[in-house]
Amino acid sequence: MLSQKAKYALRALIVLASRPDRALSAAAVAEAARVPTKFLEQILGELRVAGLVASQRGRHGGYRLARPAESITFAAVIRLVDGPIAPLPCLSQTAYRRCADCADEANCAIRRAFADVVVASRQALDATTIAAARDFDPAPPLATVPDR
Amino acid sequence: MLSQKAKYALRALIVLASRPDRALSAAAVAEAARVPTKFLEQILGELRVAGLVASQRGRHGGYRLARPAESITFAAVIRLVDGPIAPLPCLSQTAYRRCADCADEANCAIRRAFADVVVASRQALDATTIAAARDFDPAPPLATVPDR
DNA sequence: CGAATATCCTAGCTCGTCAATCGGGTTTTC
DNA sequence: GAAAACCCGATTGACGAGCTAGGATATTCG
Repeated sequence: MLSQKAKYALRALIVLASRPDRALSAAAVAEAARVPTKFLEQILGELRVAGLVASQRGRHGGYRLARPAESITFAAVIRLVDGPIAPLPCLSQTAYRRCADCADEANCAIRRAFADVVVASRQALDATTIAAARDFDPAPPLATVPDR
Repeated sequence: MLSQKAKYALRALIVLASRPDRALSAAAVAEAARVPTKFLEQILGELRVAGLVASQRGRHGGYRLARPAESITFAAVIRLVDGPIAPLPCLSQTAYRRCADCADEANCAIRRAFADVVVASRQALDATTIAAARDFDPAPPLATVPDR
């Protein structure tokens, strides 16, 4: 299951990608992306540390994408927020761990079945960018936020 | 993430599939599949209710597959134990639910990206059966259980 | 300057789920 | 009638998910 938090992160990034020209406050993003404001603040903090968004403090501050929307993949966002994409630790590219109770990894039928799953998942999530998502689902134009 | 319980269920079924001729006690399966015995009892109970295994009570009782191992897919087992395979409720075949906070399902970019993921996952897990898994990973021959 | 508006940071809270374990009850066989 | 097995409900402890609270800090504007 994709976590709620990951959905929020993706939606927030899509909102930011729809207004690359200016910084949006957490409150504005929260409204447009339908995310609890305080929770979103936390999430944007993580995205900032990871280098996906840049922030400007103080009055008229806010967040904007730190990189082109074309370069931010769903896979990257989900890994950041939810951790590895693989359904088994022994199939993770970015955080491989042996399954604790696995007798023989090479001959594990479960691992084998999920190897196909994870390849397809990664393929789909690497191929989808925030830019593509923004273009597919044009978010409402932030009518409530004055242009100052 | 595939739950521990689902792994246990799959391993247990593979063990049972390797001895279709006789009933195996929960304790014997537990040892061969490396699953805590009492926990396995619970799992086997669920598999029985679902019609995947049959049980025989009393002395010399035990469990055996209720259907040919070729007809039991990973997808069926995982759905039974972990619930829907889809990473979003709005993409589940067997338990569709609208995402609570989804504004417009048809135009949801997240849903769109995961549609590909779920199709591939289902395809892989429907294609893998307990029989195939048993043949791929020949479990140890239950040396510790006397043949009576 | 100082008030307003923002981000930043840490802590904590409430649920629900996961992964078991416990303690018995019931059935069947020898 | 005792042993070996399944059957069943309750409980437990750890953990993470999904928030909320409360302030500290930075920036801008009048």
